[in-house]
Amino acid sequence: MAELTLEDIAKQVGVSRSTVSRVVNGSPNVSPEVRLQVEEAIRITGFHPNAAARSLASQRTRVIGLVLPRSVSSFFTDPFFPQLTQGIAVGCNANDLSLSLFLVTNKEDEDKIMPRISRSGMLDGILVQSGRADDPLMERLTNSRIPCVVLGRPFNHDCFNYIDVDNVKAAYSATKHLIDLGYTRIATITGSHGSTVTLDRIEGYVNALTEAGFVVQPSLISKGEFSETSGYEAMKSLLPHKPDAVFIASDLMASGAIRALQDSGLHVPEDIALVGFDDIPLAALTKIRLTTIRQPITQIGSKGVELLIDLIENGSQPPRNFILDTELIVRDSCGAKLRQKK
Amino acid sequence: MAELTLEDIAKQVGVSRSTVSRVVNGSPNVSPEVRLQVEEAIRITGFHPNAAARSLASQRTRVIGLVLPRSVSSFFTDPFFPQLTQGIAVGCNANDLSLSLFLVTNKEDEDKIMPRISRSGMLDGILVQSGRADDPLMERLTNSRIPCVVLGRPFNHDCFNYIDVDNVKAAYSATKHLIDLGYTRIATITGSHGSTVTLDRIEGYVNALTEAGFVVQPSLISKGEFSETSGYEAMKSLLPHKPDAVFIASDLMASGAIRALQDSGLHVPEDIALVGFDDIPLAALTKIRLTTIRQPITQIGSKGVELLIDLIENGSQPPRNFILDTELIVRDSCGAKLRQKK
DNA sequence: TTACAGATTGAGAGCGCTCCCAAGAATGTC
DNA sequence: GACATTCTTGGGAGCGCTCTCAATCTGTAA
Repeated sequence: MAELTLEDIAKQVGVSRSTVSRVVNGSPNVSPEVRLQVEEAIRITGFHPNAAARSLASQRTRVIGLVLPRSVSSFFTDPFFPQLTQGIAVGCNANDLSLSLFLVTNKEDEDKIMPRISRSGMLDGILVQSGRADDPLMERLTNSRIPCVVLGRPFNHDCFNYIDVDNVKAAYSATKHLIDLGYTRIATITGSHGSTVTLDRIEGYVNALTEAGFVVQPSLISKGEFSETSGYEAMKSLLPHKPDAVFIASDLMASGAIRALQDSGLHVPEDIALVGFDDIPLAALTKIRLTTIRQPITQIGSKGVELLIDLIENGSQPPRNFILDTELIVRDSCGAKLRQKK
Repeated sequence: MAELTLEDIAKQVGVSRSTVSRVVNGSPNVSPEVRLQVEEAIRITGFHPNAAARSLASQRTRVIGLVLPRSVSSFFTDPFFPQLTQGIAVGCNANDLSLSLFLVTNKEDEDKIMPRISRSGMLDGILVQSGRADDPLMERLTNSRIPCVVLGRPFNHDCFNYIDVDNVKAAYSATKHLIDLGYTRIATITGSHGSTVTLDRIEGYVNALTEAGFVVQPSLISKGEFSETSGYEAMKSLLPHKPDAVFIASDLMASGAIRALQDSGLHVPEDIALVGFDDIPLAALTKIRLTTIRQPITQIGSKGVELLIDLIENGSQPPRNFILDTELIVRDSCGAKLRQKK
């Protein structure tokens, strides 16, 4: 069968195309009887308006894009992204939006995908995961006039609408927690170089140490890149400097760090205490349950969708941002329980 | 500035809309000089054809959907799905397709999403992750005429185009491996009830045992549901029956099982040997490196895209399927190395 | 010179919808 | 009863593209 059109339904009921369109779009200006008849016809035939025609006429597609830049390489290793995606999907479903996924894996992808994203009226708006500060994608995206919400604080943050958590504060409270427990050689394993997330978390770490009167030692700052393996390596490189506690910028890296410590015959938290970041499901399941900073990952996604919808409907001046709360989840890896007993 | 149209470019170069359209679509019937001029104008203006108008006129959207049914609840816990998604995304990028993601989280979602998927001409085709056998979504999808490729063998497999691995053979080889190593009380932890994946893997397990002359003991078959926690529980419930080896239907469940064994003071592989399934990155990183069946996850995705494109272009009769190869990756958890030494 | 094939181009008719405008029906007001 | 007001409805003009068909323009052979 050929696809049904508004016109077909109209003919069937004996009204005009316009009236059927009104019913479909929930316009109030239709008499109750006619509305009922039309609705019945739509139900029986299973008619559904053609999306392309709708978009063309209304200049709205009801599709938003989620862009994960090249610099976000850990989409399929770090549970953070699937969870974020899930949050976004839920937000889309709730608002009758479709979600287009743009996973940029290399330069060619970027060149191919960009025009599809920015022009061409195929998307009403986009959500971008903020990656590295110097990611050229961000600039290309700003240049295109499409409404855009950044997930995570972008570098030039006053030009963008974004959703983020207060990474400085979160990292501060993680580090402060370790200080309060009496550790004195507190190291950190950072996220990948050049992202605001990483910068902010380092800042929070430094703030807490400074405030407590500690000297920040570069040898106790080890660079990871959000992967399990990088956590392993970073921990290994930290060991010669004898830290007694480590704040680690992601739970995935923390699990790598734990592995490194096990390989070296060290115990958590007796020999070295750890605090992670994210509170991924794994964090509560490792043998040594991870003390960590819980991010409202799903909420970041749904809040992002919400803001984007508002932008699409009401314009985006001036740029807005929402900073969501984090929470310190105390489990075993920080040694809090151990120390209490003493 | 208002969005540019074909007509604008045409006017600028002094040709007709049709000619510009020909250039944009790479039609051969354009004189080289004109083509060059038009291309130049397009380049300078940054013109990009409107997707909605294109879809409307051509009845093609160059968008495919990825549907993850409600019964696939582990999208954001099991790395399998992100990796699959990645494979699909790469396939899409390579073929200039956009990917729409439909994460069905509950019944209302399904009702809202279905019409958007099946009619409305917003998708050229869909990829569906096969979930439970009785998933009503599958039927609804078949009824809609949209080209469709199932990832994983669907229940009524002769009605569908699908991509799968030979789960029976893979599970057979995993179990056989344990048998060959001399284990005699080989248990299994299955995937979630009612999926073909689970059924097939059980079948392979049973086949191997039967072939070796073992009696299949129901008490040695424990039901999981692909989550870490379910692996933990399943392993715990298996312990009273004293298995000496376990074939586990996913690596994620295997990591739960390892945790259960650690909690019980048992050692892998000395006390109990394990073989997992999937070969997720984690498998090589656990303290006891996991012997497992490697699935070509990314390839399943890209092959799915390939088949779907073919279906869209050339119709889908008769249904086709591709069965990809798996590979047994021998690491430490099966005790092979231990046994060699003896 | 005429004819004809082949290449190149343009015009026109949609694709199925939205949205504006005006016509007509129904209701209210004095 | 005449007029204004509101509600309901239909028609038409696009949205920006594709695709068919016919027109024009070459070049070549008769």
